[in-house]
Amino acid sequence: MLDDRKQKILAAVINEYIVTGEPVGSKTIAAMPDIKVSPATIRNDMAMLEQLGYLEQPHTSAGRIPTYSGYRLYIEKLMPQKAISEEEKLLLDRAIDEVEIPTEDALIESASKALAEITHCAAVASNSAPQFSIITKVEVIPTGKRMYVLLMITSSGAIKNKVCRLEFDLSDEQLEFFSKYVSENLSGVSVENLSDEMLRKLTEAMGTYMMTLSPLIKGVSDMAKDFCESDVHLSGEKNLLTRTDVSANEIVRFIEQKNQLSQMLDGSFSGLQVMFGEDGNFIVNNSSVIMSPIKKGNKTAGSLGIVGPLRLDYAKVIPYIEYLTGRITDLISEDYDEEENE
Amino acid sequence: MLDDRKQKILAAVINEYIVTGEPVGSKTIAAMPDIKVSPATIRNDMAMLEQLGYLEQPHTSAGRIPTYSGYRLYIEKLMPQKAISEEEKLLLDRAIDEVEIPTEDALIESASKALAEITHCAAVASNSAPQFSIITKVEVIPTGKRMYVLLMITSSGAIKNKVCRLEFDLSDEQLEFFSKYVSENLSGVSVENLSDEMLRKLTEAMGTYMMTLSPLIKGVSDMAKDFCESDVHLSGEKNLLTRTDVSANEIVRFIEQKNQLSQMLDGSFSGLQVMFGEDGNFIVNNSSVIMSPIKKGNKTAGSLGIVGPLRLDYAKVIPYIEYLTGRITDLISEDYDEEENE
DNA sequence: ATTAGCACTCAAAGAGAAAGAGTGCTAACA
DNA sequence: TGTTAGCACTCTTTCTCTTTGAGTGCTAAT
Repeated sequence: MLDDRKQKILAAVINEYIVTGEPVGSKTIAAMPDIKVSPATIRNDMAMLEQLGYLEQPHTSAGRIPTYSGYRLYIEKLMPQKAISEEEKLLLDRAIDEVEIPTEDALIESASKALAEITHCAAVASNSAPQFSIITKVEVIPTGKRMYVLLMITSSGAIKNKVCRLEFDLSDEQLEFFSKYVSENLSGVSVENLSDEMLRKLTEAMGTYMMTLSPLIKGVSDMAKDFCESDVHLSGEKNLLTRTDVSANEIVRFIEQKNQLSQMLDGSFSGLQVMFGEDGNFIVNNSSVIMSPIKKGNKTAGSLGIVGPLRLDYAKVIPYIEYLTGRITDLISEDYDEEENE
Repeated sequence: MLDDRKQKILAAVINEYIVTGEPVGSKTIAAMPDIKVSPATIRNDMAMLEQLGYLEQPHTSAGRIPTYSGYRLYIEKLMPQKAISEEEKLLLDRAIDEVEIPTEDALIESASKALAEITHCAAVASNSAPQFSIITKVEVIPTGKRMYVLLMITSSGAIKNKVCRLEFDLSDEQLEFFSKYVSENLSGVSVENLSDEMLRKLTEAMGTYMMTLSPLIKGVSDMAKDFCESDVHLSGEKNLLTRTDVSANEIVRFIEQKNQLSQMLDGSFSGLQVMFGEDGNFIVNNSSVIMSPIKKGNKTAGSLGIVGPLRLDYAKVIPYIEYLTGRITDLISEDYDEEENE
């Protein structure tokens, strides 16, 4: 459909536009060393590319800029292969390797910081896998008059705590009863499966202690719910603010709605995905979101990516993301296999 | 020094400027109902006020805007008394009363959110009082192969946890030894006083377990240090971004350096304080920071305030801050007295 | 001491005019 | 038939020049 030369011209226009941010004219393209035709020819081709919807003109006497379809084609087929340089690789590797205790969360977080830094964009990290979070421990620790701290730890190494205030102080036996009962009944349960049903049973089982202990049970339930909320985490937002082509208000709106991203990601997506901020979705106008999944076994355990301007150096940035998600996937899959084999 | 009429005129100029953001001319002032003199007279007075450094002109043919000294005088003497309306009071009270477990941190946080909302500014909350944080509990909880969670709870109800990975699994007796030893020796110690000295003694006391347990001791030390870092917490930053008179870049710079605020606050300040973003300090240009201390007994336990534009409705906002810090001070002082009397 | 009157200043807004980049079309060329 | 040179045309950007209007400071009268 698009002959070789037209593809080359389209790629050249987008490459140039990504660098300069200015509409690209036929002369500029003709001046490139590997383009052997005259500006007039390029003008003809550009007119064609515009008709096909890959380019557009801001106004009659300006050069061309890419449309969304233009970017899409560019990303899928046309963009140059850019390898990650040694220094960059070092930087990314360090982010992964310096994590002291390589839990899933810690890895994703560290990687996302590095990603924000190296790309000068905002990085998105999301944990969308409560199905892997199995309760391994629930503890109650008295800390003062009628005050108790609940502690919940999951198989993926995540920890939450919650302060509860009860109506009465608990006796040692009440405390022990609760501890034992909760440990026995909740260990091994996925935080996702901690249904209201189970909690009701639990409450009933408390028997005469029920009234006294119910705030604790509510606390447990709250923590489990908290774990289930796949949290989207942004870092390097400031990088977005320094761009003149995206408005600060839009960014704030986006940050506030960032959790919507997890919905867009929850639908099982199996590879790297690029979304644009078109009217109609909630992504910042004039910007793009690139996300790539992190796998654990054969399920999606989270995702990592960036939010950047539309005119982003995709050819450079996409390899970073693929590299990082790849390494994290490998690391946590090892752990996973290990666990499976125990 | 400033006669009555000049004070009235200065106040009128600042009031007007706060509302409109435009330089204020003599005509505008003369049109006000309680000003009985002609524009020419006002012009004379304004020239005088300019000479005294309270007002300035952006350019010859413009009206006057307040200088920093102008604002200062306004805040200290001239601004009108604005009472908090019933609705506003309700809103602020709710923020305080809805806190389920009224720890210091929780109260300050909730109050700061309400403050950001009601003032449409960013709210600053800071906890600058490690001297009140006494370790009440340290727990070690095994969570997996060589993995342990440390838990530290302080008297002010704050909790931190830290994951540690050891070289070897601990035997039950090792675990118990550590737990007991740490509990006995650290309970009652202020996080501030947990010196390297004490930690060294602690390490030595571990005897043959030393090597194995030292990561745990390091963990304890880290958590205590963490508690000591008085953390400055911002909320409602987005409110700053919507103002056209402060630059996004400046705001980002400020947010990154927000911890410097705690230094400015640590110097015992005893009442509400207003700081301006002049060149030379790190506060955002064209903006002001208002902070008021929260007391516990007779020491400063934290502070609460806002970051807003220079042309801020001080008369409205300052009472909010005083009201909130007052209420929180009362609440935590009650607890404090209670504790003392036990 | 206050005020009316007036000349003066200066930013902001508007109106052309000129420059320049880029296009589309036509006609010539290989 | 695909490519190219040439040219008229379009439209933004930039600059200069002018006008407008708000506001001042000073002087002289009240």
